[in-house]
Amino acid sequence: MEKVTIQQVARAAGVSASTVSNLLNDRSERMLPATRDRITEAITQLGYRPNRAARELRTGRTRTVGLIVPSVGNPFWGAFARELEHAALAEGYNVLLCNSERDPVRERRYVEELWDDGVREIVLCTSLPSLNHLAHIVEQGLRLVTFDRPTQADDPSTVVSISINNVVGGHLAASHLTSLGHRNLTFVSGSLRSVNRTGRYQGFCSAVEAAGLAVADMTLWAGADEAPFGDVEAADVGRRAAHEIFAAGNPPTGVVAINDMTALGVCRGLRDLGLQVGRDVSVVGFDDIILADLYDPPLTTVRQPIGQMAQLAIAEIVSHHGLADGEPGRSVLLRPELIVRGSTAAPPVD
Amino acid sequence: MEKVTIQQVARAAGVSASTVSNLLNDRSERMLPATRDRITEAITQLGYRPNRAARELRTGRTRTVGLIVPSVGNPFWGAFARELEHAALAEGYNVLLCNSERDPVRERRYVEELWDDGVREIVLCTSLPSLNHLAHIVEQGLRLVTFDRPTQADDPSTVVSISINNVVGGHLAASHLTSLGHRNLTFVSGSLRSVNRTGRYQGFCSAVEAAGLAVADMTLWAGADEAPFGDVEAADVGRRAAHEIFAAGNPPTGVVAINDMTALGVCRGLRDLGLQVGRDVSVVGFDDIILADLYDPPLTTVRQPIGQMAQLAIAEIVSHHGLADGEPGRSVLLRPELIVRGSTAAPPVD
DNA sequence: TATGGTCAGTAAATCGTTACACCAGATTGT
DNA sequence: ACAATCTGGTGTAACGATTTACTGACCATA
Repeated sequence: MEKVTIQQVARAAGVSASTVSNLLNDRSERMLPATRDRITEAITQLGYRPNRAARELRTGRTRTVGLIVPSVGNPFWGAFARELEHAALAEGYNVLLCNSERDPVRERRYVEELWDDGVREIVLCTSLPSLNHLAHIVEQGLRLVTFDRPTQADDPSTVVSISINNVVGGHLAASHLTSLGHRNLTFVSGSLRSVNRTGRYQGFCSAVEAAGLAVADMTLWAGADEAPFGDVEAADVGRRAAHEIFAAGNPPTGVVAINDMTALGVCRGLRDLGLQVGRDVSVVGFDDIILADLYDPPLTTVRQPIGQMAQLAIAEIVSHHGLADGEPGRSVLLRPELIVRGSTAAPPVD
Repeated sequence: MEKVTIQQVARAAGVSASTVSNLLNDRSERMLPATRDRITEAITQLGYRPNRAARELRTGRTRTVGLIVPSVGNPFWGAFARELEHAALAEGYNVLLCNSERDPVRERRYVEELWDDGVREIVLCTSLPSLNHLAHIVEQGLRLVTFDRPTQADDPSTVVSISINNVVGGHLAASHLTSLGHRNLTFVSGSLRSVNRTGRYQGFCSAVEAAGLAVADMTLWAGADEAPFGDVEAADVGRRAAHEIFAAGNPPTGVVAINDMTALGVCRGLRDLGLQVGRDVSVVGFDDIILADLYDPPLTTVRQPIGQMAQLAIAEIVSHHGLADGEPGRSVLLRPELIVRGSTAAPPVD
């Protein structure tokens, strides 16, 4: 019972290894039904399972898609990883998960390592403005699907992107606040050197202007632009932001955060200061992680349909599996949805 | 630049493939420094990277450890996955992540698939009382490290377990409440058919008795024991529990939840009912996920040192890599720590 | 009766690495 | 001076699958 090879199956079924291989690769029309039965019988009898390493060495192909996220410690990425695995499994693919910790060097290392391991399709969750550090591999035929990062002008042409429309999302968040009567808003994020952040901020600004307010009067709290912060620390960013913003003069009545973790951090920071979210200050998040609904007060947020996005990503991969590269990549932009909950309300009258 | 093999490197360096292979496998003492330099030069020059499939086919070994968690959608498992990857990477291992969704069939399928892929070491996060469904593979030499599930009497003898002492944890949680003056407690979990749950409940009971109270007077809310619930739904379990418990007569003043997600659900449920956590009712969680500290009020909880546990798990794997099986497995039980925050207080006087 | 075409299946050549056995020349021990 | 040992390598056979090119046997057609 140690290890059973295709040869042993062949011997047991009284055929050659080639015939067993043919059966295994959907070429079963090329043999008598009786033979086919004998082989399948032998396979189950011996408990044979093809050796992936050998198969991959020979064919050069894998049924594995790589997934690179900033950090599964962040519930948003954890939830997305789960959805992607679900979608991939349905198509017979496996998912290999990697945490880049938002470090371009690690990101590149992972991509190269995956490539060397025979992985030819990767779902990359990055927010880097440029994909230059990966271009040399994409050119060799890697199918890259970026998630939460719309395609940029100078990306390799075969790159596919699945993302929500961040500008619309940012607009939804901010216009929700202005329509409630808020006139003094702040946008909180970490560094702005990422494409989805700039998109969301842009939407924020357009909503501010649409409400007849001056963007210049709003605050942009974009961190100290210091060390590239990890994802779990997103909450700390929000908390620190709240402390600084509300200690200063002329504090806002509404806050739009770059994502839910940061938003929760902001809420926590406000609570530290004795302010009540959903009454003294309104807070809008982004993503709609499970905890948004669980929080007290439940968080108003802009939802990303991760289940649907995961399916789209896998569909894109499946449809191109084994094809030569060269086809220009699509860019799918989904419309985000505003979920209104208890963390937002009309501003207090004073 | 398509694909560069060890042969090409050998030719470029003017040596045989064997010599290059020797260098690659830490047998570099067996050659002149000059030769070594020529080879390394050729490697970087050509951008050579060993083909994993070939290497694995030849050696039968992988530098990959499988990680099977209930669901990375749950922040606790996401955080643990991140820690494990960190620890594994430091030892030159990769982590292949799988979500079992608490389904024994999926669990088994994953283990078999990993085994077939050459993975010889797996960190399994399960709460099933029995490992029978995996015994046939463990016997073949799979190194299994269970996490958050202390070894059971009838487990295969080579299984190693890394876990906290759940009995102590349950005791810490309950005795914290009794020492605050609570006399009417409820233990909330999903189904109790899992080893860590029974352990925690046992600790809960011992603390109740130590406080001079009768276990019979306490409530055990263990779900409808219905469909095996997923992990994300842990929060829903808590919420539903709160609704039922506090709608009934003689509601408790203190709740111990099986984990933080459930605890957060309980808090949410209490809020639905207009009750204030940390004043009207005290709630203790388990795990200390990031969100515990972020919540309003911050959650009192029993911390699992996942970073340390991840390191121990990897250390266990590294020390046995490539060894023949047979050595009986250890069982490491760490002491959990109570983290007191705002969700617990003395019971209200009425 | 040649000729050609299916049918059902096989032999052998890979894929890129590693490991075992071996070897020539230099050095050492006695 | 002779064998023994060491140094710095090399040759070759696997590892387990896939795939291309082939081979008999059988049948139909002209």
